[in-house]
Amino acid sequence: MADIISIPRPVLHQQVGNRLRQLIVEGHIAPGAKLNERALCEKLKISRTPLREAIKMLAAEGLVALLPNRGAVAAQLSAQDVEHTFEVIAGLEGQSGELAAQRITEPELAEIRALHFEMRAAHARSDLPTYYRLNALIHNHINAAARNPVLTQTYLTVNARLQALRFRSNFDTAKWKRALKEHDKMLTLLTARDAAGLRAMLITHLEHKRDVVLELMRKGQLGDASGVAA
Amino acid sequence: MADIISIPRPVLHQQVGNRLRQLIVEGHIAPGAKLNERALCEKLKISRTPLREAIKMLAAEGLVALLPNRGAVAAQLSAQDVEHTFEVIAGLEGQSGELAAQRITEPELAEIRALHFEMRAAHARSDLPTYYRLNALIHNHINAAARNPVLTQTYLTVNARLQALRFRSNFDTAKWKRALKEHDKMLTLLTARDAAGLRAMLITHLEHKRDVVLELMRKGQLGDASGVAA
DNA sequence: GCCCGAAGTTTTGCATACAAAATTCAATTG
DNA sequence: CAATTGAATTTTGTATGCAAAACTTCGGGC
Repeated sequence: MADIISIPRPVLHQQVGNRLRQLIVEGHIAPGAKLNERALCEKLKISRTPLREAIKMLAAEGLVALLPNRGAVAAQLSAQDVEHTFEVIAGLEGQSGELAAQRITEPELAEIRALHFEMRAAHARSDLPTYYRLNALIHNHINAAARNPVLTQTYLTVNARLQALRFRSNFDTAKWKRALKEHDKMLTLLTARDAAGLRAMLITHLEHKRDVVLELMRKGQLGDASGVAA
Repeated sequence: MADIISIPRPVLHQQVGNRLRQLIVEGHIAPGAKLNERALCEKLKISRTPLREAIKMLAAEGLVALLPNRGAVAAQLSAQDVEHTFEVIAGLEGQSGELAAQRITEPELAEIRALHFEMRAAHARSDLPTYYRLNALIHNHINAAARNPVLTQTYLTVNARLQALRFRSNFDTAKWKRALKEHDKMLTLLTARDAAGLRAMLITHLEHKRDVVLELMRKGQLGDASGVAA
């Protein structure tokens, strides 16, 4: 009988998939950029077989687009794609919040509260990278509190497409403050276990985030410096 | 310049992926069944490379599970998995309905109404396969009316996992009637463009469907004869 | 000068070959 | 007879080879 407990070193195509996903999400492979198999093979020191298998996985996740007989490119979202994707994410996060308000435990809530104040600190210092990181962590913690792995997985997959959108420019100050206020409200609603309220707040929050992203897209401010606010 | 208009014959790994997806969703490959590469290669008359690429895509879709160094098996959902998946589907369909009520056109609504009465006819004849087919078509049409390709894609991917659950047994008559009544109500709400109402109705509908599926699972009535009601 | 086209190169898609891990199965031992 | 172990077999994972499609480059014709 095989040892179920054993910790199998992840196979190559998995490792390659994770690495490629990271490269795309972090913007080291720009949206629309071609994935040249030979070049990536040399870079990752592997043969084409596991690379191609990894690319197929990312294609199923919507992170890369396959062009028949012409290889693969990192997905590039049009303004409409961004609107559609945010619409879905808003639904998923709204549901997360609704369920989290019903299912969250006190320790989980305490951790989110702690992260919230860390995030406020980062904001006070205008430390954008830390702010982004904590922001994403808070959203992920809310999602986790919903206690639905399928929801979490779906959320992460769809959200990864948006994370590939990264910005050179800083936040508009007024909008940053608005996002902070929304997070304050979210914490209040979560503490009060107000499921419907948190759902509505998260959807509004995501709509505002969408508007920020679309505005930056229009201005051509897309880049690869730091994360997109959540 | 390459002809963008050209209709490229789908490449092999795509065809194989579609075929495999069909085999799993239609139950010809049972949940939990091992995907033997050699056997599938012979069956599909291809080499292992495109087969393995297709399997990796289905894994990313959640239709198969990869066991490191031990190949792949068709996904098998536990009762909890089914609950989690229905919870997500309910959210996605609820959102579909909400958006569809806001965005549907008269011709689209007319087509759904037509399908609805065809489905009632199938019910009157106790023609279960036709009923299932029309039921799924109606849900897909509502989804399409939401005019969000990302939502549609997400819905189809998650829903495929549930479609692999197929039942030998017929419906409980009372529950079948209840589902019909719910569909009547859905049509009324859609006609009235009652977004919130349709959302709530779809979620209830999905909860009932979930209960039916869970009950059949408990009874061990899972099989491969016909579709699961939507 | 610009467009078109053909030869050469590159890149992708698929098949096959080889290596490593897992499974099978039979012989052996307690 | 059950359990175990280890060799044989099967199966998976990775690398490489080959053919077809796409891209590039360069030359000729209008």
